[in-house]
Amino acid sequence: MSKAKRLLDILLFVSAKKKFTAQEVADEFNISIRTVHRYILDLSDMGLPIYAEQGRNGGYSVLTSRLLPPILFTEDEAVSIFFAFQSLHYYRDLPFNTEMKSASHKLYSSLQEEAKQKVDKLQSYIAFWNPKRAIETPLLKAVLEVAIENKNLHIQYESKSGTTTKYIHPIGVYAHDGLWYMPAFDLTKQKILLFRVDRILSIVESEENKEEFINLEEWFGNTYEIKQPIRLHVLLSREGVRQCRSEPSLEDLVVIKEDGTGYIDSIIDKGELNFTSPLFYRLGMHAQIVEPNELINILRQQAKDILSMYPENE
Amino acid sequence: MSKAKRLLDILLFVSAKKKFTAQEVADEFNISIRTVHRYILDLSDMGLPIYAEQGRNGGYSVLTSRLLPPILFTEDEAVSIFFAFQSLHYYRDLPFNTEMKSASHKLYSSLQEEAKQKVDKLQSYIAFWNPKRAIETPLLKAVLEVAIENKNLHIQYESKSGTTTKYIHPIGVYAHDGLWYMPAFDLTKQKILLFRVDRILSIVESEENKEEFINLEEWFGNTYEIKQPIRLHVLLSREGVRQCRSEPSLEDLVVIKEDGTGYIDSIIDKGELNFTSPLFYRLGMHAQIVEPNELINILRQQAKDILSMYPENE
DNA sequence: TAAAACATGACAACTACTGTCATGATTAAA
DNA sequence: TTTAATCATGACAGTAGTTGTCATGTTTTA
Repeated sequence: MSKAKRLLDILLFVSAKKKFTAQEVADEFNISIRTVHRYILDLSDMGLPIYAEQGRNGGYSVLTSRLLPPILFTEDEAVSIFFAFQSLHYYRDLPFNTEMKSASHKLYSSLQEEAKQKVDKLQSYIAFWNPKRAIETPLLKAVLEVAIENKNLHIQYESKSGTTTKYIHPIGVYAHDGLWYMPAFDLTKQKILLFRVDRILSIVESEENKEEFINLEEWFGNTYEIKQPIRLHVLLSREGVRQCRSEPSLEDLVVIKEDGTGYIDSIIDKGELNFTSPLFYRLGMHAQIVEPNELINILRQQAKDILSMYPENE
Repeated sequence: MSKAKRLLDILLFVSAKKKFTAQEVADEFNISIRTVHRYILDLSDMGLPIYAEQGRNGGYSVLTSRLLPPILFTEDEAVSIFFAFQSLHYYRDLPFNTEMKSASHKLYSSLQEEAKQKVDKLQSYIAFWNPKRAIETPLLKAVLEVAIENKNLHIQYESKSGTTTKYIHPIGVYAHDGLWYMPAFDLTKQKILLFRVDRILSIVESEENKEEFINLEEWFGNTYEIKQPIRLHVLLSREGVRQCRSEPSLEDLVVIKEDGTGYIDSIIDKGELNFTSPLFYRLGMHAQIVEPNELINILRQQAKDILSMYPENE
C-alpha cells in the first residue's frame, strides 16, 4: 500500500481516539513501531497538532476534534459555502459560530488571489437581512442540545402574565425573522406551545423521554391544520391582489381575474383570523370582506377602540 | 521532493488550465514526460476527472472547475457547514444551488457513520423558517451578476401602477423574509429605490458604470437616515413593552419603567409613520400615542375608513 | 529501580520511483 | 499520403525512498 494512503488511514484512526500509543498503531496496521514514529513525525510536519507525553502511561494525543479525510473542493463549491455562511451573518447568536469561523478561514486561505477577490465582492453585493436584534439568546445552544437528546425540560419563561414555570418536551428550534423559536409539548397542559428562546430565563434538564413526538418538519406541516373551519371571502382590488400575494399565509389563496383584480374564497381556521385582521386593516379599501362576519366585527371593534382612544375634540 | 507534494503541485497547476500537454508539465517541474504520464494516471485513479485528446493538437483537460488544495476539516467544522446550508433550505431560488449540493455531498460522504447520524439529527431539530414562497425569482442570478460587474440596467418592472421601464444601477441584492430585494439607483429619478427581484420581468444589460456608488452594507446603515424629524411619544403598557421589543424598528427606542410599563420618546423620520401605524393599530389600548398628531390622524382616518366600509346595519 | 513510553540514529534489505528507450495508436496539418 | 504532435504502455536499470531491526537515550510513574 502506498505511503500516502497509509498515512491517511493512520490520520483517521488516530484522530478518532483521544489518546493512543505507537504500539497500538503498529499492531493495528501491522507495521513496526519505528515506522509508526516516523509516520507520526510526518503527520506532525504536515500540520496535524499532535503531541506526545513521555514516560510510563505516556502516549500521543491529537488536539483537534475528529478529522475528516482531505476533501477536494472546486472553487465554486467553496464560494457556495461562503455564500451559506453569509446568510447567517445577521444572526446574533448561533450554535456553531467558532466552527464556522475556522472553517471559513481554512477555505479562504487556500483560495487563489483571484478567487479571494470574487468572494469579497460577492459578500459586498449580497446579503441575507435580518433585523439585527439587540436581544440575546444565551440559552440557544443549551436548548438545542436538550432537544437533540430527546430530554424533558423544566423552564422559567417570561410570558404575557409574568414569569412562569413550565414542564415541556422540546420539538426543535427554528429561526424566523431574526428570532429563535421553540415549539414544545407542554407536559402539564398536554398540548404543543410555541416559545421564544430569548424569553426562556433558565432551564433544568430532566429525564429522557422515550415517547415518539412529532418532529420539527412535521410540526411545520401541521401548523396550518384547520380545526374550526370558517369561510373567508374577500374581494380584492389590483393593489389588494398585489399585497396579498406577498403574504405567505394568503398567497396561495388569491384568485386573479382577467382585469387584474381578484378575490379570496377559501376555508381557513378560525384561529387565524386574529393574525389576518391587521393585513385587512392595512389594505383598507383594497380589500372588501364579504365573509366571515367575525372578521368584520374584529376590524370594526378595533376601529372603534382606536376612535375612542383618540376622540375628535383635540 | 516527495511524490505526494509533487502530485499536489501538479494537481493545482493542472486544474487552473483548461488544456495542457504532458510536455508542458514536464518542463514546468523538470521531470520526464514518462513520469508526467504516470502522475496523470495516479491523479486519474484518485478520482480527478481528467481526460485526454489523442493526436496532434491533443492534450489533457480537467472537467471540473478550478480546484482548491485538499482541506482537512474537523467534524465540527463540517457540521457547521451543514448548519449553514440548512439555513438556506427554505429558499426557492438561490444562486449556488448546484454547488451547494455537490459540496454537501462531498462532505457527507466522508463523514463517519456516527457523524452522519449527528448531522441528520441536527437537521430534524433545527430549521431556519422562511415562508416557502410559491413566487419564482428566475432573474436572481442574472441580476446578481450584473450588480457584481457594476453595470447599468434597463428593466421592466411590475409596480403598483402596472408594468414600467426603469434605467437603474443595482447596489446589490438581499433576501428578507423569503423574498429577494434589490436596492438600486434610479438613473432617471436620481435616487435610490428598492425593487423586488421577483417583480422584475426582464433585464437588458447596459454599459459599465465607473462612478462610485454606495455599497450594500452602507445602504443598510443609511436606510434609517432621518430626513424629516418628528417626535414620537407613546406610553406603553406591560404588554405594549413586550410587543414593541419584538419590533426591530422600535426595540432600541423602548424605555422600560420599574413597574414593567414603559414608553417611547424619540425622534424618528416622518416617512416611517406609515410603516409604524399598523403596529400601533394592533396594540390598541396597550399603546397610548401622545405625539405626533399625524400618527393619531392616520389611525383615526383608517379606523373611519373601516367603519364606513362595514356600516353597523347588517 | 524497573517498566513503559517517546526520540533518534545507523544500516541493510526491500520497494518504489524515475529516466531512457522503444513501440503503437490517433489526429491534424503540410 | 506523409509527417509531426500527441497520448499510451512496456521494459529495464539506476536512483531514491521506505522499512524493519538493533542500539541507545530520555522521561515518567509504579
